[in-house]
Amino acid sequence: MAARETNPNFMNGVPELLILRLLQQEEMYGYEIVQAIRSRTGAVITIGEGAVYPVLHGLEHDGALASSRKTVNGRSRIYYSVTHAGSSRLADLAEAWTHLTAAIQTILTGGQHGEAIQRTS
Amino acid sequence: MAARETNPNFMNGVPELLILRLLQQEEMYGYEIVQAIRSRTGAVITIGEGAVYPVLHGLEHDGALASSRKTVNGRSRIYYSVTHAGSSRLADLAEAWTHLTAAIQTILTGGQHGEAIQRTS
DNA sequence: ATACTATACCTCACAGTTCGATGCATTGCA
DNA sequence: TGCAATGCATCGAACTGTGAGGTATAGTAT
Repeated sequence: MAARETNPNFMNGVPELLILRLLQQEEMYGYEIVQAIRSRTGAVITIGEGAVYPVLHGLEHDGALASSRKTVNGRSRIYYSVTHAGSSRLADLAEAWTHLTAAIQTILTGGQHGEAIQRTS
Repeated sequence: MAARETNPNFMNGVPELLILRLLQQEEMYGYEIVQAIRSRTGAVITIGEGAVYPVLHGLEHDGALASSRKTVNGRSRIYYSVTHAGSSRLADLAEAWTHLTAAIQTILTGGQHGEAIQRTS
């Protein structure tokens, strides 16, 4: 936890951020989340199951998510939903993400000259 | 290099991106870069020397940076500047970064409902 | 029936990164 | 002479995601 003292290691929590946000919009299960992230980002971002499940478990352990096992068509699925604590966590992560991207943007745009970055190819 | 096949591990190249951009604007030396990143981002981002020097060396090795040793006030400094190849690399990284943040933004804003994320605290 | 694919859960070893500490050398100041 | 700041550089510890692998059920094609 504690997200390191200095930087949140930059993207430390991106998977967590995306997962929380997705679940806040709609209750989902692990396998579904993996596909949702891939399809909604046009495959730009792909978070594998090996990364999703551990996050899900950790988040539930921290009380940010609540799970309920449901059987659909004989398939057992574990649906996760965001708790009150989870919403706070999402808000914190979203805010951190905003600060981070803003900071990077500041350097990318060169502060005030506003030079555009051109492709040389 | 090759930037992995799937995701560029998300931020894989943020330090590289920032350093290249900084050097493209102005010739700098390692120690100066560390402080520049910290100050220009309002301490939101801090990339330690342990991360900066390896990037500098790797980039130079790849021909993206050129170095020149200069002595100022008896202090020996190694100034780095971006080469043509380095500019291409910067453009690529900047583009990847743009795609990545756009993708994340898509999920954060919930696609089309445009729900805002509110702090619950 | 049997095979194969998709669904659905989960875990682990490996690779790649960054952090923080540390070491060395020189300059300026008290 | 002692101490702080500057400046370069490297190393080990810790963290994270990838990719592969494992289990099991349902549906579809052969």
